[in-house]
Amino acid sequence: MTPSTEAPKLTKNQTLVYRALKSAEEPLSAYSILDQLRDDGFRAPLQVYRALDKLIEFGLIHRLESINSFVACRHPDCGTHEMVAFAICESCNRVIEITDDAMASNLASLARDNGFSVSRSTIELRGLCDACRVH
Amino acid sequence: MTPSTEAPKLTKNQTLVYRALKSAEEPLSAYSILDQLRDDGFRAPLQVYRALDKLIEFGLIHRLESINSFVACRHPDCGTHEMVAFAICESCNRVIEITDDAMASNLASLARDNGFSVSRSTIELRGLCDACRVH
DNA sequence: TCCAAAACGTTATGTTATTACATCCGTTGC
DNA sequence: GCAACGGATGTAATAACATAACGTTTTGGA
Repeated sequence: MTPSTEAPKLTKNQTLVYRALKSAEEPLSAYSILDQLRDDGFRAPLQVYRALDKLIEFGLIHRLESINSFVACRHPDCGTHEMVAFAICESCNRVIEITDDAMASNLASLARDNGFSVSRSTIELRGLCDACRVH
Repeated sequence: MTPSTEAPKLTKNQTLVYRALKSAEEPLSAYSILDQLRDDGFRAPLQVYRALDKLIEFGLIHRLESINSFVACRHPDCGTHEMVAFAICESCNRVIEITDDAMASNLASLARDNGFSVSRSTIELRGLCDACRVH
């Protein structure tokens, strides 16, 4: 589950999916990736989902549960953090990745106080990025 | 969007859906609610989804994005808090609702520092509740 | 070279959610 | 009372998201 520290060698399908996500401004759904990759020989959802699973395992992309979409990780040392929060702009759809170890440990100990030990977290904030808020 | 402070009068369908969620030990998916309510005359997903939408609007239930399911709110003063975190036990599936105003303002200001203003949040923690961790 | 594991292709199916449209029912104003 | 309106409902169809099952191909050691 923990992302490997080694840069893994990607297969052809993984490379295509990863490239699509990296060059996108916004999170993409699995099916929109599929559509983009028709010309590259993709024909079935499973081809996308299998690649996505591996890329997540490698720590190269994230899944955004609240919008059923995926983003390439922009955070250089993402794998070294316990928790990542995502701020998703409701106007431009761009995503900001936020890590903060203090916040992570606060949240974990808050959970502990409530009789719970956290192994994995989904933190997705909706609102407006500054660029969109001005307009 | 903000839950009303008045106790709204529920319609028949809303009452049935709410009752199903309140008496459940675990979060329920829309389709499992539908199955439970066949005998009460429910025949289509929309009957459930419409009731769920209203109940969420009233602040009586929550949607858990990471598992596409719904829970009745157990938190007496839920509507008075900005942010609610959910701890979902991966063993027994029970959910603990956690509110902490300090945490909420920390997270909001952390987002602010990253050029984002939060209007709505999804915080879902996975792990084990104490009862399950012992066993 | 040979084997095993991983990746791949394809079909079918399962699960979650919404669109569109017709009807019903309670409230308000006359 | 009753017409008009808005909210709630019933139903069918379909869109959107995700996985199961199965067989074949590729890849990377022993």
